[in-house]
Amino acid sequence: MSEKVRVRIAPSPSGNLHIGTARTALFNYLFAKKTGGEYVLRIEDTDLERSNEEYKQNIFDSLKALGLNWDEGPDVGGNYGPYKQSERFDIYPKFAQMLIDKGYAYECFCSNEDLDKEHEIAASKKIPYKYSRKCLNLTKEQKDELKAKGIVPSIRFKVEAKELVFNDIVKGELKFDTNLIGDFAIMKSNGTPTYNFAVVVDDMLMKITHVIRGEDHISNTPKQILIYEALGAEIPKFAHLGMILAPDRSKLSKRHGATAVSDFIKQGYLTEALLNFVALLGWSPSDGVEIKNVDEIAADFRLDEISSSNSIFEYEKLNWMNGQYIKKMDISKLTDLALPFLKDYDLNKYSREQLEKIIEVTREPITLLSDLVYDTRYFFEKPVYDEVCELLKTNLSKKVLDKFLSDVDGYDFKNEQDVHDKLAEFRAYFKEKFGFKPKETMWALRAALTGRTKGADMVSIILLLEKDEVIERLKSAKAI
RNA sequence: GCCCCCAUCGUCUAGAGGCCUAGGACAACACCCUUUCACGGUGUAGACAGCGAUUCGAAUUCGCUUGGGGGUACCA
Repeated sequence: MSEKVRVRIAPSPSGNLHIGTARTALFNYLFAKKTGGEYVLRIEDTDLERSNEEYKQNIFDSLKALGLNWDEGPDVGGNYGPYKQSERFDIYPKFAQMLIDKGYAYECFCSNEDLDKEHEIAASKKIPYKYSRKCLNLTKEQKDELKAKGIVPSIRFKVEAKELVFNDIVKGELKFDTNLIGDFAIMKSNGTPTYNFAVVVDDMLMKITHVIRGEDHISNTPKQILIYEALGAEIPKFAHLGMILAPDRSKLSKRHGATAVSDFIKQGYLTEALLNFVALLGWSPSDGVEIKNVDEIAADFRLDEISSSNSIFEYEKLNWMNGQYIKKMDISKLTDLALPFLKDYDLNKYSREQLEKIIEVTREPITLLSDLVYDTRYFFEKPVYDEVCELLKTNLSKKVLDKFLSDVDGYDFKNEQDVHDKLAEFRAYFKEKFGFKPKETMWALRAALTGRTKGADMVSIILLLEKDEVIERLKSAKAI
């Protein structure tokens, strides 16, 4: 048990990186970090039909964006490659043949139609389906005859009846009656391995010590253990994680909105927040502090403390957390992330420094980077007065705008403190003379300058807009 | 149908027989702060699925029921 921990994340490139897969990757990563182990990425593309290059790239990009970088994998290499199953197709038949030679597996010549029929019969009799073993005792002559006819066999694992028990790190002791499992295929007739076989061969060859994955794989585990035993390989430790469910408690799928990490990023979620949030689904910090970066989580992480139940993916807390990260993030880094969302605006109107300032003063109330599109609009475009029309028509507003217009020459637009103080005097003046509440005075000004009743603080807006623009907007507002 | 997993506030969770009149976070509500919205602060409301058993004592152990999830492929 002193051997080095080796874990893997093994996605199938038949879709973009799912948020659930990202969580599984995270837990593998955290466990590797915590134990000083190695974390490998293996692409499971044995199903050529469903796999494609675009999805593979999305998986790479998403994992990298999350910062879950792998020690070994298809692109970085390693001592146990190749790390794409489609490049390992010459490996599996050898082990399958070995299993046949040792009597653990046999060739099966049944056609899909034969198999479908067996399923139908079982269904009509209402008994659980199990392969009939029709091909188990074929003689050499019979097999040769079938092969001469051009029928290429698949290879099935011969399942012996016994009670199989293993200890799952998160679920505890799990028991199975292998008598309920039929002889399952390990090699398809097209020469490629089935999932259960490829996983075991690869995990064995790649010296994986801990298999951390979703609990949808629990029922595969006894089959895989049987293969390990037949291969004479050491059986890794297993840890099965609860699933992430949608709010309606069904499997999280496209109809619930975003499911891929790349979708969340497009919506304006920060990868740090995503990772932090997803870590809290099943794991909880020992000190109760929930906002933590990956390194802090890794230091505190324990696989055997993971909750064994499913959890529901609700947006409220993710949104809150995303907002927290946005508020705390380094402003330059945040600006880099925010600018792509604002690409439809004329960003050249402002210097980089001013752009950072715009982000800085509008970041406070937002939960998503995409919220910035609306919240910063008045910095880039003339205000639209539809919403504040009534407000601007009031007597109060007229007075406020008139006075500000006549005062504005006295404002020092290069001096934040000066604008701040003058604005305070401005409010005081209206309060004393007309009894306007400070916030009413500011509403009028805000409405005129931005077309809104809420937004960034007025000092920053005035400074950023600069004198000419302020005067122009005041005049158009007065004309309403 | 059969096999397996799971079950604490609406949600994420703390809790490993007495520390629990069940703690925290998000969301909700109220108040405070304030140049708006917010942020922040302070409070309020809110849960051990049900039934049995073990025990002096159970959210914590066991059984059953119910509910939810997963699997049942030459898909991964």
